[in-house]
Amino acid sequence: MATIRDVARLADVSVSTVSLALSNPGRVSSKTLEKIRSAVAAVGYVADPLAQSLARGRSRMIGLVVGNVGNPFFGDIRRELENYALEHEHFVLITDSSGKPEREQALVEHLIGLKIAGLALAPSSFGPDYVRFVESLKVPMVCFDQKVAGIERDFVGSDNYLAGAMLTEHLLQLGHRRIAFIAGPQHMHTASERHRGFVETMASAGVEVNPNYVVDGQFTRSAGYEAAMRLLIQPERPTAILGANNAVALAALQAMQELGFNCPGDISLCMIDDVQWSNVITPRITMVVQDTLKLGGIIARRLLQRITSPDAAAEPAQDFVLAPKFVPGNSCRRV
Amino acid sequence: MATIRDVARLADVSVSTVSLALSNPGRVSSKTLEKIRSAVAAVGYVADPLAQSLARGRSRMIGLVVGNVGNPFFGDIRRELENYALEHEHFVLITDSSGKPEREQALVEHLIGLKIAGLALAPSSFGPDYVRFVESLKVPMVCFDQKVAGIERDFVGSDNYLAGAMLTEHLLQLGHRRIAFIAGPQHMHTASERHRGFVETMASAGVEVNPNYVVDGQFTRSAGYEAAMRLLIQPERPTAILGANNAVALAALQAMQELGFNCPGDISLCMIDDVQWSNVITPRITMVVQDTLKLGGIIARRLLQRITSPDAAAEPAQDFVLAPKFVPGNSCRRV
DNA sequence: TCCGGTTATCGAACCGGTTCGATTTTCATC
DNA sequence: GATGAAAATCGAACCGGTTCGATAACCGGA
Repeated sequence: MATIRDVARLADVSVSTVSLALSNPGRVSSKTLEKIRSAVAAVGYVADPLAQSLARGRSRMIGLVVGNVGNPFFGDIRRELENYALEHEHFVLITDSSGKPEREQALVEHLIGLKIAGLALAPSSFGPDYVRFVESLKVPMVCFDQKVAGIERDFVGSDNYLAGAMLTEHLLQLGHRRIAFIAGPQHMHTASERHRGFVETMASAGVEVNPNYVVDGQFTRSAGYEAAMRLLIQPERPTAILGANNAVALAALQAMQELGFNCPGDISLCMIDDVQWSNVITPRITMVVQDTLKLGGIIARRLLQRITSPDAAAEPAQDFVLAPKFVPGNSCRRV
Repeated sequence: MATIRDVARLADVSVSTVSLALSNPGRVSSKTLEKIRSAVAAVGYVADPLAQSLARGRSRMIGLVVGNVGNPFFGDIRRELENYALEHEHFVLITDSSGKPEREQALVEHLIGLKIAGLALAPSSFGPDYVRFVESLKVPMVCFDQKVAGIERDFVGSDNYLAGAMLTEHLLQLGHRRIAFIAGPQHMHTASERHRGFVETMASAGVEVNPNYVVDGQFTRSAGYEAAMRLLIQPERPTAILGANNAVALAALQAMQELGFNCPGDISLCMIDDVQWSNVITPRITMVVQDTLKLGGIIARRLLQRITSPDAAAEPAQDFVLAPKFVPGNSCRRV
């Protein structure tokens, strides 16, 4: 590996001039610039990013920390961020916390140690300790997906209240009254907002919510399955189930299939968030989806802004909330 | 941030002693070790990983390069690698090439620049240039999924011939003769092996393969859809379709649904590789799946071996090939 | 020709560690 | 108490860059 000293020797200038020429070609005479350029080419010099980061105190890497890279929701976001970062000569490091706050914290600290230029974080926790931790980070950052109260950072996400409300309204329009809701962990902002959307829409329609119809699915497949089972074995079954996320809704579909219920014949089903291959699932589930592409674009642009422009870096935190989109399927019938 | 000099000053020893004590506690008197330990605790010293990597010429990071992190196939592998690496104080950086060889190459070079300790690579290309590139890498590495001829590195993957053969045999046993095959890109080892498994099993059963029944699905959803359509509009339709991977098979299912064919009533379907939520897809697709957990475990152990043990590093490249597993569904009927 | 002000280049210190040969200390042995 | 080998510690060089104050070269104007 050729070093900057090799280049300096060959070009017959000092090391500092080479460094200057490479990072700021304008401040060097065209003659020496040429000498240096050809020397660089001759020895095939490429700056060592590690040494650069050490000296500069920051690298050109961007950390992306998510709870589950396999989730297609993160797929578009990752792609957008990667593409945009690449255009601006930055490089995305993906890390997966498996949804565990301790691991997330370790990963973030590791990334900070790597002197990343910026951080895109999908928070996996909440509470004062967690907030304190995130707030203590000095890196330019953008949070997304999960809005955490108390974290004063840019946030990009969807209107989850609206998501819950839209589907509830849809079911009401179809004549459903006995609507069940498989909820997520209430401490999560997305979960509580979706829940609120359901509850308030029901209330404003003057329909009472049967307490037995609201069960906790923890946003996971297994808990969702159990929750769905609890709904389905009730003597007075709901006529429709609204899953607060894709995992619990599909777990409910599985439970329905196993118990021999027809969807939508016996019970209607709808969900928030898409999954891969949803269009080969029978029935096609009616859902509300997030505009992940747009979310990713906003995250990318905002983060790069904060990284590259000192002005933007000084701006106060801002929320970017997108409206979700209704995608009709054939899993809900009129009653 | 406290540096090693702060620790040295407080403990009243030289910087080099601190460094030695921290990396090799045994070679320092217990008295000074104690002094240093308490000094470390007092100032909250944590070594800067960047400076360490620069000085040592290698970091404690492991690069994982895949074509699509969203693919659940990579999910287990990633998880296994991360867990195992963490146990050995290594840290996994995930990068996604989107299946593009140029990007993959850029990513790998970037990771090498970061002086990663090891590389787990799912090759996204083939051909002499590509082979030369991979062979030129001096990092401990393990390739997986796609076996590339000419690359002399450890390889971990599944027996794809067997995968194709098993499903073909299954369909033959059920009485099918007009079996169609939606193939992948033939330059990919996995694709050609699965294809070979199909062809040879048919041959040894004495069943002729109708050339119109072998179509190219490129392992992608869109190409698979088109390929399936070509199969389904033939006057003499196949009675069964074998998808060489999950994407083409599910695309075929979609095509069948859209044309009003019943599966398995009209046409049987089976596939290689699972997808998330396959058990809520109707019908449950009969498939052969890879033991991704085990694959991940082997990749992780082998890579860490090569990284940590000089003996293992010197060993010749080795192939680890696992048998896939048959998972019956209800998408294939007896004819 | 001399002067003041840019502009170009340089040297040295620094980022925060590691490494290794040299020096000092320790301790068992004679 | 002297001797020598082993153990402990140190100093300096190094990894490969950046940065900034200082010096040198250049230029137009008096």
